Amino acid sequence: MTETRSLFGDAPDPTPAPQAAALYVDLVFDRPLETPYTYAVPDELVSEVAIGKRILAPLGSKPDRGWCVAMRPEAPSRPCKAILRVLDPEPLVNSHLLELTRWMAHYYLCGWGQVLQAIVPAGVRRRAEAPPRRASWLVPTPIADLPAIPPKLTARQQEALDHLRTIPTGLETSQLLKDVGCSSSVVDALVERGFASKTSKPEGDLPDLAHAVGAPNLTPEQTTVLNLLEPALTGNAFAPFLLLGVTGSGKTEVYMSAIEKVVARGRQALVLVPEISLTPQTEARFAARFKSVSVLHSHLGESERQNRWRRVAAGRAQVIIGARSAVFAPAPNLGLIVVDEEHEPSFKQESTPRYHGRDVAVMRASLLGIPVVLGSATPSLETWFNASRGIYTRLDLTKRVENRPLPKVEVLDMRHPPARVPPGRALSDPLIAALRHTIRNEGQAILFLNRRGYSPFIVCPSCGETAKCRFCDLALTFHRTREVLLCHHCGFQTPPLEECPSCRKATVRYQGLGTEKVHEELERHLPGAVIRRMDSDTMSKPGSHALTLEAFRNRMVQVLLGTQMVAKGLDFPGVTLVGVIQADAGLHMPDFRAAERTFQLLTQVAGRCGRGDKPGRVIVQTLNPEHEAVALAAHHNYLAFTKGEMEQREVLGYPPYQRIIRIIIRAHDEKAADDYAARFAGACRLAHESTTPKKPLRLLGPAVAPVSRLNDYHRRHILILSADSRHLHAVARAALASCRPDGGAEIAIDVDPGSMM
DNA sequence: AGCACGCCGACT
DNA sequence: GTCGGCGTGCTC
Repeated sequence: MTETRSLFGDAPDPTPAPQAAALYVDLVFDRPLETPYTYAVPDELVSEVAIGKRILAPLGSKPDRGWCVAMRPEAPSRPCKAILRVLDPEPLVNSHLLELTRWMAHYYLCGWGQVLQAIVPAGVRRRAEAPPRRASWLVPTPIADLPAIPPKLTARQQEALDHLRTIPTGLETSQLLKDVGCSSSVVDALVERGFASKTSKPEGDLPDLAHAVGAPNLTPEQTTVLNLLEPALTGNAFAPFLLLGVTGSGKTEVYMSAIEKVVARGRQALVLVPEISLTPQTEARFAARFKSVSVLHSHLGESERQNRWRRVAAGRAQVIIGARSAVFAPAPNLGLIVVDEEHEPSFKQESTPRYHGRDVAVMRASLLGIPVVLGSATPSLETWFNASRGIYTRLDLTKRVENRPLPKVEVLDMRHPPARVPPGRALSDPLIAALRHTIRNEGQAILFLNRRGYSPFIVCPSCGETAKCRFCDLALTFHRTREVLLCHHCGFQTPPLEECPSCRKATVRYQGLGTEKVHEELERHLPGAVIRRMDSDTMSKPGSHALTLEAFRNRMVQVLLGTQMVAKGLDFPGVTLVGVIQADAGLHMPDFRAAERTFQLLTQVAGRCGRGDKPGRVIVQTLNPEHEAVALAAHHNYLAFTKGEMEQREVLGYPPYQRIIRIIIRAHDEKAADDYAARFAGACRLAHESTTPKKPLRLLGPAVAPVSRLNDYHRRHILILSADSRHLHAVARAALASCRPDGGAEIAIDVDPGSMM
């Protein structure tokens, strides 16, 4: 019998040694299938099969890879085929991740195999089928162990040896060759003469870096919060927390101190952050405090991702940091999960499986029986709802560290003087004055405008026509540096218009503001100042975020202008001014969360200010100064905003009081989309009405989706809402089973949608 | 998701 | 008489 060496360290072995009669396996495939399929295991494969491995099996006309999710001795009642081959020498997922993905498939209404396929990185899947690659490793012989009269060396050999001796633990041979710039014959000579010895290690298996930095002094509030967390950190039970901490209150310090507690017990901690590349500082802070930190970037290469995944699976990372998908990191002995900025929309995946990273994190903690901390200055209403009902324990940090004040926020009403500006201008006189003042006093400013490009509307004043994408029902944005009109959804581009395409008059106007245009205006008003723009146009190359942020940190840049990217998580002590160009830009989106998002964004961007010794000032330009999302953000009043918003949600029957499942139907042919949408809505109604006893449910639509055309598809959607989540799921599941797409139509089911677009 | 099976129009 | 259109339904 082959030994099934577990990838999962000291976790309970997910593959109980197959007894003599493990003759049948249940497989799930990367297809939208409802149930696992059962196969017979031929005698010669009995010793190889294990739960969590992938297995090649006949499915329909040709073989396909399936995930083994169960093994049992008794034959199924229906006849079954036999598996062909066991693909993985070791399981890729342990029993806990199987349980988590099973829940996801059920909750998010997709195939179990599809979830597994999505959570195990492609590089890991591919290379798992081959034995793990090993790299040649070179260790210098300690000088004491060398013979009294060592053999003579050539100049090149000496050079290589000197370099090697700077790292007594050794390094990958290929790395040494690169560092010194010599050929392998030089190294071979060193080995031959006993100056070094060759071994092998798993590729990319770098030695741990030793760090030891003491914890800084905690504020009294931080200490209180940690004391409240303590029993959960040292216990063995599921314990969800909401850490409500104002911007600059030191939430990261709380996370790190909590993590130290679980690491001291020999367990790992998982930290989810919205977008790791935007916060290189977070990574650096954790790396300075813990011995082994593994960061899972979205832009890691396949082989590096595979290395880190294996390292994590082997239990060799104390702290794992990453974005949404890191929630599936295969840590064998997790002791804590942290979700930082839990309100961030980027935790929701917008493709199948459409999971929410925060919700999966809570479920994972629940399955493991460990604590989970959701942190934010502006928690989502869903999380607030759970906290206010006592499902989550609320922890508060109400003060900034070192008793720094929250920045004073000035709301400028752009409808009236002195802030009013002529059409086409972005910066009001008071904001320009504040920028000049800031620069004169050697401060730094962050300016926020959530729109990239030069101008987002191209309008013909004669006929009222606006320039739209050929494939989407969306306005094109003019990009001046690239000299194109661009669709921000599908990437369609077309040269700028000289005349109106519909009435042929040469009067087209470029209206509205984007970061590109504001940049131009800033340069006019602030001659001599160094201004950097940070949006997805200027930050396309990997590493460009880090470079720009580094320049800003070093005070080489005075004004940082950008989209969402500058609003979140940045911690620069030199920033004394934050300007919001158009606070209401997102307020009129066709989305019930528009106000919540605006409030969060304003609060977060304001929080970038006054994090150093000097107090900060925030200027918010708006056409809606009285709107609660604007006015209450200006007062840093989360509780008041949330109270009002919750009341509205309850009245309107929206989340968090009711859950939503959104069904998006698309087809190239408009009639096909309409027909299937109508049929599906009918199937939902039937499933709902045939339920006894009657349960509450609202069915809205089918309707044309807010973005009616996207990527050359016509789009329709259906919303079903209910406070009874189980009924909601049951209706959607039944409708899906009875009404499969046809005639070129496609369906996507979005449970707990993040956006209605 | 694939892919085969199946039932109606224009070709050698 | 066949080749092929894509609607419908199944895959252990």
